[in-house]
Parts: sequence; C-alpha cells; structure tokens
Amino acid sequence: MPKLDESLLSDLPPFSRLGKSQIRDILDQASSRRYEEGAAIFREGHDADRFFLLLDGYLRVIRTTPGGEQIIVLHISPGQLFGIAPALQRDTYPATSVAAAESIALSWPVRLWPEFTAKYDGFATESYKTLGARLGQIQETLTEMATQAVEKRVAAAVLRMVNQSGRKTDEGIEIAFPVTRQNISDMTGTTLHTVSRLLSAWEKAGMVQSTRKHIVVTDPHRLVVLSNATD
Amino acid sequence: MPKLDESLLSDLPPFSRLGKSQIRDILDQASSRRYEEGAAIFREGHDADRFFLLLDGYLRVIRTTPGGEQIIVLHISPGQLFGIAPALQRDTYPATSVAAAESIALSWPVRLWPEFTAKYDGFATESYKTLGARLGQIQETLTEMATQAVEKRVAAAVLRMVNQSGRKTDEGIEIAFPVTRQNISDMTGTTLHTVSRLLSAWEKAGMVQSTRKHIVVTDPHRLVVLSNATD
DNA sequence: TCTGAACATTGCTCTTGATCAAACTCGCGG
DNA sequence: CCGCGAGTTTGATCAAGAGCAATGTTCAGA
Repeated sequence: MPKLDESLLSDLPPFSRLGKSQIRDILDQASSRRYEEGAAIFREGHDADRFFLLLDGYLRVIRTTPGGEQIIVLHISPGQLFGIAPALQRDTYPATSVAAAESIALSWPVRLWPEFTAKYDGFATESYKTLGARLGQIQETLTEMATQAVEKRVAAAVLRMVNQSGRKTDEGIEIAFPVTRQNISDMTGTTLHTVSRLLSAWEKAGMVQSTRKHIVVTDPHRLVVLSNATD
Repeated sequence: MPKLDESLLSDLPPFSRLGKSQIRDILDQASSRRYEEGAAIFREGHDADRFFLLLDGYLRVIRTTPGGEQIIVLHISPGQLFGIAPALQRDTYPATSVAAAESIALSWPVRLWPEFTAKYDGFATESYKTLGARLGQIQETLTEMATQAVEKRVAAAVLRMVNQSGRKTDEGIEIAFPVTRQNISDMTGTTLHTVSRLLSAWEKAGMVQSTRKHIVVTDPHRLVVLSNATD
C-alpha cells in the first residue's frame, strides 16, 4: 500500500486540531481503497467492522424495502466520515452505501473507535456533530416527503445535490457526479417518468440543462423559488 | 420540590449500572416537572439548555414546515432520554416535543452532560444507543413514506403506537395515550379524512375499535398482514 | 343541564401523479 | 463500426387520495 500523505487529513474537521505525528499514527492504521461507480462500500445489515472517511468521490446512502424498492437517504461528499455505526453502539450498518462516482475512502477497524475518541481531542466532538447534522437532514427530508408535492420535492432534491457538490461552469452550476432520473426518483419517492417530465419542463423554461446522467442548473434562483412556493 | 426516590432511575438503562449514591447525586441535580396534555416541553430552534428524561406519560416529537403543516416524527415513552441535543453538539433543539398525555419529566442543565458521560459508566453508551435506535427508526419511516401506499402507512403507524404503548384489555390491545385522526394523519403525511375512512373500514372488518381519541386493536395480526402486504 | 368547541364521519368531485406502453438516443464493448 | 443495453422521452389512461362541504357526535365547562 502506498504511503498516505498527512495533508490528506490535516484540514478536515475531525483531525484539524491534531499534530503531525498524531495524524501520522492515524494514517498508518488506515486502509485506503478505490471503489468504482456503482460499487457498494458496505451493505445494510452487515457486520459493522470498520468505519470510513471519504477522501474523494461521492456516495449514496441507500435503504431497500422488503418489496425491493429503494430510496436514497442522503449523499456523502469528500471529507466526511461515514459508516460510523460504532458511534451509535450499533454492530450492524443501518444502510447500504454505494459509490455514485469513482471514489476513494480510508477505513479503520471499529476497535480503534474508542481509542480515537479518547486519544484525539475533537475527534468525538466532530463525529457527533456530523451525526447531528445528518439526523437533522433526514428529519428535513421526512417532513418534506410528508408534506410537499412532487415537483417541490424534486426541485429540493436537485438543489441539495447542487449545494453539496455544485461546481461552476459557464452555463451554470453542475452536479459533480452522475445522476439518473431513476436516482432522483429514488430520492423523492416518485417515478423516473415524473422526474423526466419535470426536468423537460424546467429545461424548456430555461432553468436547467441536462444530458444523460448529467444536470446543470442554469437558474438556481428560480428553482429555489419553485421549491418553496407557498401555493 | 419533593425529594425524588432513587428507585425512579435504578432500573433504567442509562443508570442501571450505577450505585445508590451516584443515583442520589444525579437526582439531586434534577428538576422534575409535570406537563399537561398538549403542553410543549421545548420547541424547535430554541436554545438547548437542558436535557430530559421522561418518567411518565407520552410525548410526540413534531416538526413544523414553513407552510404551517406539521408532522409527527416519533413518540417517546417513559424511561427514555429526550432533548439530548448536547449529545450531538447542537445548541438548539431540532424539533418540538409535546405531551400526548399528562406527563412527568426530569431535566438537567446541559452543562452536566459532559460530567454525566465522563463520570457515570454506561450513561454515554446508552444515550448513543438510544440515538442510534432513533436514527434507524426515522430512516424506516422515511422509506415507508416514500414507498408505501397510504393504507399501509397508517396501519404501520397504528402498529408502532401499539407496540410502544399497547396495554391489554379484554377487547384487544389499546393505545395508551389519546390519539386523534389528525394525529395519525400527521404521522403518515395524509389527511384526517382518509384516516377516518380507513379506521371505519377496519372497524367494519373487525380489526379495530375506536372511540373519540382512543383506539383498540382487536386483531393485530390482520393489521400486520395489511401493513406489509406485497401487492 | 345546556352549549360550544373539538373531534369524527361521509358523500362528492377533481387533480395529481402512478402505471402501462412504445419509441428514441446515446455511448460503450466487441 | 456496429449493435446492444442503459438511460430517456412522451403519450394515453386511470386510480388513489386530496379537497371541499356538510352533518353528526362527544365532552368539558358554565
């Protein structure tokens, strides 16, 4: 395994307060792995034997129903911890995570979790902050799902992806990882047909441009208005 | 304030491994308060200055949308910690909690949280376990909301309440706190009309009996079948 | 004992968005 | 360079459940 550079971690919240040698220690115990688009990092219900940090790429966190339908609970961006079941005393992962684009992640065996939280100041704090943010986000999605019409949900989902991963182009802001209509429908509890119709309509209205697996938002403001119209 | 009895806490998971004198310490720092049906214990967005333990009664955890609609995220039963924002490094409550029935809760100022987790073995562990369970539950609700038809969602919601608070009567199992059709619709993202129709139908089919604010499930098994029918 | 408010029921209409069906397009592997 | 499959578009139909409206019922407090 190639030696990992300390600069990988030194700017990330969970590690930012640590010294060089501490980061070295942490890296020396990590495994690094590459996942191709579509590959699962871990699966719902499996033994939670490692926890992870996403270095590069994007992940989808997915739950599957007994009936075989699936929904995307949230996305994970570079720099975030994930699969942190041990923080919640779980011995099994509560969801599946899949690479939305080619990704690289570090991981450590769970037995190091208590050590990390005890030894590295700020590590526990930041982890729980992440968890808190994530809990809030899921509650947000839940209320949205329960109260808003499909069009608003889809608009909100697109905006969420843009906010999390948007990069500027001359046309507008583009979502940095591949997304299909099916994916968006899995985020919003609707069908790919409906999503396709909405995107077509928005494209006609000049708010987005989209090609296969790829979306550019050209008029974010109008999309925001749409996503929280009172009506 | 009346002196609280140590037996209040000695059987609850977060405190079960503690000695008598430790429990005494904890109780001496607690405030106890009674809330009537409908009263809010704390509100979404407010300063999270205390954390709580429900001794008796039932709570609803509620989120309100900008548009004024509300949804019930989960219920809390006696013996559970709640309002544990500090565990997630939040300085503001992420939801409102309201007494579903007359309730009694203990509370402590947040500044004691770090002390409790450090000093009392098992307290942190159990708290995070609670949090993990709650996160899982919300994810469950989310997937359900996104994928299941209204009838199944309502059936599942009723069953969840029965499981959490059911007490046997000679007619069947009854939900231990007052619930209106509106409440159920707030749990399932539907309207009170639809819930009313469903309950009427189930009553006709002999699966439930209901009076104003009160539901008895007479045939839980059939309700379970309904709630996860493949069709 | 009466009254008003909160809760519940039920019928009708109408819209949203699912479902079914078919065709099209792009991009990749052979 | 071709062909296949994954992703997308679009049309037509239809049912679930929201919205609206009106009426009925129960209960708590005066």
